[in-house]
Amino acid sequence: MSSQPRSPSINDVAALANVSYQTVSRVLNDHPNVRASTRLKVQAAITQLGYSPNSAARTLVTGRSRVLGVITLDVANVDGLAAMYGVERRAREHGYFVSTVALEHVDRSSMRAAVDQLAEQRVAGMLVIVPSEAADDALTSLPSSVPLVLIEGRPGHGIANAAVDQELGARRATEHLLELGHETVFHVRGLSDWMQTHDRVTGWRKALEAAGREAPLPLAGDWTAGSGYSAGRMLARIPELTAVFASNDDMALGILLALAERGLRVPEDVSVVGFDNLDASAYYNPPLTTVQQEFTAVGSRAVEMLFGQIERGERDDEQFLIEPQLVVRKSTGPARTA
Amino acid sequence: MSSQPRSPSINDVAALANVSYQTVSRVLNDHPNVRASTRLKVQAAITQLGYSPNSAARTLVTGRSRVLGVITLDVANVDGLAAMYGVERRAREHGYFVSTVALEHVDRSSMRAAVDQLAEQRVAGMLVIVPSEAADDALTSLPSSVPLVLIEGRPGHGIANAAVDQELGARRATEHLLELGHETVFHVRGLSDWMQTHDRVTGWRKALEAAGREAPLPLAGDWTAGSGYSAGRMLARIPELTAVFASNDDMALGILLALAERGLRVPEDVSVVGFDNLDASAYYNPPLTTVQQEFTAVGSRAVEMLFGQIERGERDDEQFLIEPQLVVRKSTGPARTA
DNA sequence: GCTCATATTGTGTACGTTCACAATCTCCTC
DNA sequence: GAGGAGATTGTGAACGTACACAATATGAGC
Repeated sequence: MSSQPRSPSINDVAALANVSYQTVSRVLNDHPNVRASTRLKVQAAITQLGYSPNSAARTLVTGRSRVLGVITLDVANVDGLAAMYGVERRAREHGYFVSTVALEHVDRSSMRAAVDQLAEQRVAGMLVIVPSEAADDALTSLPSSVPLVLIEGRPGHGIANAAVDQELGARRATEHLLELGHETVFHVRGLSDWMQTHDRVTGWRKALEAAGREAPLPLAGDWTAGSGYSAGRMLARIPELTAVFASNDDMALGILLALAERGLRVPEDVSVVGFDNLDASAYYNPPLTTVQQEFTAVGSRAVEMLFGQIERGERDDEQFLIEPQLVVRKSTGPARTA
Repeated sequence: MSSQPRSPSINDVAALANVSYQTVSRVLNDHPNVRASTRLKVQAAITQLGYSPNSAARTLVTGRSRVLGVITLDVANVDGLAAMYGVERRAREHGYFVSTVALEHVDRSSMRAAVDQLAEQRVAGMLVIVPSEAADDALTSLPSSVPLVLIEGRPGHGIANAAVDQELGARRATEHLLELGHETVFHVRGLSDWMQTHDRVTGWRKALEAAGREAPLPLAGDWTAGSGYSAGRMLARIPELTAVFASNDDMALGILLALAERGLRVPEDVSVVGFDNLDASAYYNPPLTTVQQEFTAVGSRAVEMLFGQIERGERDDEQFLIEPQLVVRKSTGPARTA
């Protein structure tokens, strides 16, 4: 029965401390011109009452909320998750909260709905971790002028973007295999409308072309280990197969299994490279050579870029690209001599 | 220079539609007694102005925000992530948002800080996905009376809890191995202060005891594949080893690698069972027998429980336990005959 | 001690919404 | 067509805070 006895407001604190509510407000917002003794009195009252500021009231009057909106995909993709933690931590360091909307499908209307919902919350800025081209398209058609930064989005839309240089990563992976003496490198790509898929294919193709080799047709995967396994079974039938670059570690795992089942040894017969450097991939059999991405760093950086926009009060199109590193493990070795 | 021309309010809509602001409010909140024609007029005005309600103002006056707070760990643990998506989706179906706080360390003070921050936001309820005993302790000592549901927490604290029956899962995993004729089952456990670690050890031990076997000393892991690998190297030296139950799939992966390196075949020489049923574990070499947990379902259910509390206006201690399923794959087989 | 600049504190108002209640309209019944 | 019940609409508050400005206190300089 006992209904909540309304939590204390700035006025209650003021009354207890014998000052005006405005003075309390000043203490809360760290205004300089408050006598030290007054400040102490107020702080004591705050503690005694267990007062905590009402962010709704604050948002209402200032017009800005200390909340950042994040739009993401609800498929459990590592990239997004890791970036999200980076975002959350950095935002909290700035005293901001993170409100998440997880999309099931990426299309213009669901994207629009997500943006509207966040706008309704009067978020101070938005981060979009939806690495599909459709997402970027949908965003450019949005009139909203809230500060906005993409994470792993497509550059060149006039929208700020923080990302890992996927193309560079793929090129390094491919070059590593070529340097080991492999004649060519097969590729298993990810879902077709993802940025990463496109960029990694490009990097792989460019590395091959630079070495004067013709790129074979890439095999279509969908990021899952299962699709890697299917691709692996296909690849295992190709006699001249000596090297594969998979667009992520999960698919590489499936490939490893498929090759093992066909009696092909890694790396003696076939070399395999992945992408992501999952924690687990160091313990695949054999441990996987892969490309490391610092997603958490990308997330943190994106938040900083967003705060830049928030402070200046307008969007910009800053671009941030971080270099991925190749991590060499036991799944790659010299090409077998035919 | 052109500063944002303040977004339209309920008053602007009222003026345009030639009604009072209160009528607009009624349309927004689906009150029954509004003439259809009036409703249409108002909705037209809303569309024309691109009006969206100000949730801060709404929260201020009603005292409740349409936001759910989630406290989680920022280590990328699958359990938490999957549960989170379940939470987010279900919350959004109810028209609620999810605000996340990711903890770096779990102790009383960081827990308290997280709760305070969410309280400051006036969240309608909180979900805690921090499966460590320390978290539960910290929560019981909190005076706050906000609706609260734990996900994978420890029951019996008088706090509502939604979880997978870890003990049952571990028992099923162990029984499966015993039924295959293994004399005993070794265990690699997770981090020591996690609920799951404790419950899975208990389930494993009980299954062994029920079969009249003595439980060997469990090996200490930390959930990572790396720790599983270390444990696996240790286990590989034990001559009577024929079966291992790892407390999660990642550690099982490490064990598989360690065993393979020592020339032990799975399942011919040693059977291995994991826990979690990661997407990838079906493609380990060999595909892993493991325990499947429906985290997304747990998350959804937790949200429902939370809304129950929110509607009733007080906490309760409802407990929800979901049964995990054993998924048998190729990493387990009959005990080798000595 | 007086003057004035500056430091400190206080007062009025607005933010956009919902709630409680008051006012008006509509239409049925007799 | 009067009465009244119910439907529909409107009015006056209040939520808790920050901003603009007004008022007062303090202390330095003479």
